[in-house]
Amino acid sequence: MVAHSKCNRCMDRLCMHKVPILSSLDKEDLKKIMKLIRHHEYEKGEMLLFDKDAMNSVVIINEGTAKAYKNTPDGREQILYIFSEGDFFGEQNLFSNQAATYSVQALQPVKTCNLYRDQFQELLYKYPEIAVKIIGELGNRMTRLENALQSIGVRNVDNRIGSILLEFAQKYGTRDRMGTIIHLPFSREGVANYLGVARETVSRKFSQLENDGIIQSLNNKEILIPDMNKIEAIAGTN
Amino acid sequence: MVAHSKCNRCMDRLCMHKVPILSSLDKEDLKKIMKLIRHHEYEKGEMLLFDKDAMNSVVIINEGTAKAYKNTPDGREQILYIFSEGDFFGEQNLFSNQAATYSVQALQPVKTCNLYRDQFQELLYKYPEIAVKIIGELGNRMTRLENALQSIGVRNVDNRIGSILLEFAQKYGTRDRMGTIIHLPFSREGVANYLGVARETVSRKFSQLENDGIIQSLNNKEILIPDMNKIEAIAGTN
DNA sequence: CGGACCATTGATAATTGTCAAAATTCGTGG
DNA sequence: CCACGAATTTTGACAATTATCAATGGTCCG
Repeated sequence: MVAHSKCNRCMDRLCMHKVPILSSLDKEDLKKIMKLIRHHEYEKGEMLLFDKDAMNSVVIINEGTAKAYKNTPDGREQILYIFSEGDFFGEQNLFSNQAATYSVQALQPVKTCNLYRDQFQELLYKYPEIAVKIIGELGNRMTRLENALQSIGVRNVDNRIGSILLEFAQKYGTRDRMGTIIHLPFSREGVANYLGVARETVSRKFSQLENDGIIQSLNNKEILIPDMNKIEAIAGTN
Repeated sequence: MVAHSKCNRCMDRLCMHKVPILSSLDKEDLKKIMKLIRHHEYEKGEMLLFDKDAMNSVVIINEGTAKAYKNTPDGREQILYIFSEGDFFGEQNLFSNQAATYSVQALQPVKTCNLYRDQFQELLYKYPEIAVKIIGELGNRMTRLENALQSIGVRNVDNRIGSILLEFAQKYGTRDRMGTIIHLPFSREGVANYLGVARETVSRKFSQLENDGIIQSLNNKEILIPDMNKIEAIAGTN
């Protein structure tokens, strides 16, 4: 295998073509930028970022998933995002020297592409399209946060459980003739920390849903949903 | 008063100089853009935007405050943002045709400056600095949302009350030799909808804090805080 | 001064958190 | 491929917190 062909393979398999925000670059520039990118790999459970640490790069997830979370005053962790292929973080620190506002930990083996802040900034000034795409992506993420805030503000936990099942079905669900199978990105404790409730409460709610025949627990990380309409009914009008 | 001088006065008093995202424009361009801007006024209680409505402009708040909120399945409203002078909304819809994701209602008399989507887009391509500023501003707003999500995920309502008091002290507080006076942007019901708890719970918690000598209610919308450190202690480690 | 609106307080019910024990699942190594 | 131990999850009982409903008390404004 020649070095050059390996390099092309890189370009296809690494960040470039996976990351929407870079997809407007032409081949020439892609090559230039490729040289600036540093790669990192993390094992499951490893930390990609600690809350309050200084940051100097924008990190793009190339493979795997990671959770972003904050530690709450009462000692839990509140999960904010689940990053997967093509997502990025560190952009908040692009134009200020503020420290990280959350921690990021790998949920699976993760590969990242990192770009130093200064270099990324240059990119933005050179390609307004990239900035425009980032604005669009940040908009999506904000909408997600706004929904989460609405959802977590709902006092009825049943609604919240319904919402999270809908969300996960969209992101991690596969269709089957039995129904929809959700591959949960994390354990029950993760679900609890995403919802902002106690682990045991999640267990109880899931058990109840299983008794009612609305979901079926295949194993700790897979759930079968025969009829998605019933979940929507539980989630309420969203 | 001559028309021309009035116009200059406009430039000073209207959006241009109040809005950080436009402040990088030179005078020439400011003038051009001024012609594109349409102004609106709203009375207290009037709606600036309805959730799920189509949008075609970016709206910049020039005077007054407004709340952005979503209706929850259980019939409450969850407040997401309090917009004041210099804040903007509608940017999510800049590059997609998605409908509004929240409602916006005036808390006081409000004046806005509106820019049509297409025209705003052109601005972004012409001035990458504006896009960069918007990214920065969106980053700030996301950080605020992330904090809110963390805060509301905390099961201990006392912590949450503490957090909101800290936040409001920063945004709406004035120093006094008696301590800090917070001018609440809205009623108890508003506070409750911001926190995601029942109105009565807010009353009870405030009463309790007053009994403990930590706050002093001057009237329905003003609170005196003699010692901010005690509030920080209640909010917990943030 | 009066009326409408908003805030407070009380009593009770419902929900969820907490702690502890039992059951299940998962991964590893034989 | 099975078995074992560790980790995670489920379940139960109880305590704590908050929502709800209803009535009272205040405040603001014309």
